[in-house]
Amino acid sequence: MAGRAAEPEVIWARPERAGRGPKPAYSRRDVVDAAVRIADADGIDAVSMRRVAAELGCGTMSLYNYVPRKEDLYELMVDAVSGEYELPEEPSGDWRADMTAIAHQGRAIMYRHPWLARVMTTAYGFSPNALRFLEWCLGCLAPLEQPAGLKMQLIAMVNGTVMATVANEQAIAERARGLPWSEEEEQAVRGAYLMGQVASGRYPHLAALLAEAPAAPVDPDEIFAMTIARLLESFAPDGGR
Amino acid sequence: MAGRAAEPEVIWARPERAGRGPKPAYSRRDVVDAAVRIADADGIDAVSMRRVAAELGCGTMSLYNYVPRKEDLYELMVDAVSGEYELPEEPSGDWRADMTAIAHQGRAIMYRHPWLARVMTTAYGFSPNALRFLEWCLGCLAPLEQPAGLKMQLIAMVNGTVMATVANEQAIAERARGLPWSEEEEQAVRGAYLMGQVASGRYPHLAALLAEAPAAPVDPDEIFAMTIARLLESFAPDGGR
DNA sequence: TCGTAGTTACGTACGCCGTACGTAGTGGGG
DNA sequence: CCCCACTACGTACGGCGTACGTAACTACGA
Repeated sequence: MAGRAAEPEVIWARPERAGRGPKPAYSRRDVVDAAVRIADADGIDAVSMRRVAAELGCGTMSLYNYVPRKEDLYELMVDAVSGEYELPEEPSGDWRADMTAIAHQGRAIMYRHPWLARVMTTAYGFSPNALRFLEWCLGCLAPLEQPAGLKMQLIAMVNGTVMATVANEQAIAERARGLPWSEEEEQAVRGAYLMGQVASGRYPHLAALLAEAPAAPVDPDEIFAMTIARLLESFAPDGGR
Repeated sequence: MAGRAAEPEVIWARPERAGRGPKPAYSRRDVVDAAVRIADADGIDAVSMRRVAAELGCGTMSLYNYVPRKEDLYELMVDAVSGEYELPEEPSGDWRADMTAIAHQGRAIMYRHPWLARVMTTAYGFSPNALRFLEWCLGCLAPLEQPAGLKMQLIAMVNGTVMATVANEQAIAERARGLPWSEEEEQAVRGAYLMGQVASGRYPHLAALLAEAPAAPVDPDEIFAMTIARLLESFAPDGGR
């Protein structure tokens, strides 16, 4: 018998290896790291079992000794980079500052791994590092006197906002991968279409906005910081504890 | 010559057909509707060119007379269902009410088309219906005396929040498609892992939360409404015009 | 001590996918 | 009226995830 039975299981509960037989040449972590390297370099669509195997220097099917299905590989990748959060020993006591820092860290991680925002919307669950992250956030929010459900909403909203923001910024760049023309050409052609439509006069409000916008070039970092601040404020409008 | 040159172009600027030659058997809209039907029924991953052609009753390669690339089909699908927004003639004058209604409509559309939230993160741009939507939102926000950039942020945040919320709710169900076991089994096995981890004592805050949570079963609709309300409030904290 | 069962490694093969390319037929404009 | 742009679509290529079979290897029970 070669494989395992296809019974419901979570990758986190599956032991990496049993005691018998020859020592594996690699570890599950090796496989995941290779996949992350490929995704960082060439985009998530470049992560195929054959490519990961080649990066690792082994046969394609050998990977299935470490990872039961491709989808689990995605989940392992998300968990691996979620480990990049640097969480201090103890929360500072200022939950706004702590959550703001978390949001900025998350944003930085998603910039380091441009595939993350997209994959997280599909392959996200209670992985070990997700639990570690969640536990840390709840610790930060301990001083906030609100029901537990609201704290979970707050965490979800902060995460979701970080994801949505970064995904939006990266959409064009990621979409341009594998197109038969360059990202600049894509952006130019889309911009031209937009301008043509706006010039048609059918979108007066939008036209007014575009006429006003170039006067105020915006700093994405600043907008992000403002967005997060406003979000946190909305959860404790009384300037609350 | 069969195809067109691979020059940069946007699907929206591409004419559906030129005058010469035999009448096409279908329209671009027919193709897109078929794709949407398939995605609604069997998930976005079931939308393949062969499958769409079969649904339509034509040869696979005939589709390329209507749609230059698969990715454009995605964009057309998003635009098609974006047309389901029902936008009144004129905004009501109460921008909070209008934006709240928009958010709820968007949520409803994403429930009708469970693939939408995922595809939008990749294949979203200034499509005709996106422009119509944006123009409407800007009209709603006309009474709000804030700089144009902030209004765009508001719209983006509302949309992003709707997407993130729905995507999160649908993650498990969508992921379960094509798995060798059922959604219920998947959820059970993930729940069991979570409980096991929490029971380990390594996550005291999370354990406390889970101990408290079952006492207060939550209504997703209510949470959504609250979230949107809070979000809007954060953009005009002074109860502003 | 030794057989054997449970591993690891991995080649082969199947059925999908997107789509490039070539060919045949059709019908409107010069 | 005829030419050629256009539609329709069959075939084929290179890629994908992964089921399955085989061979080599090692830890454990007898």
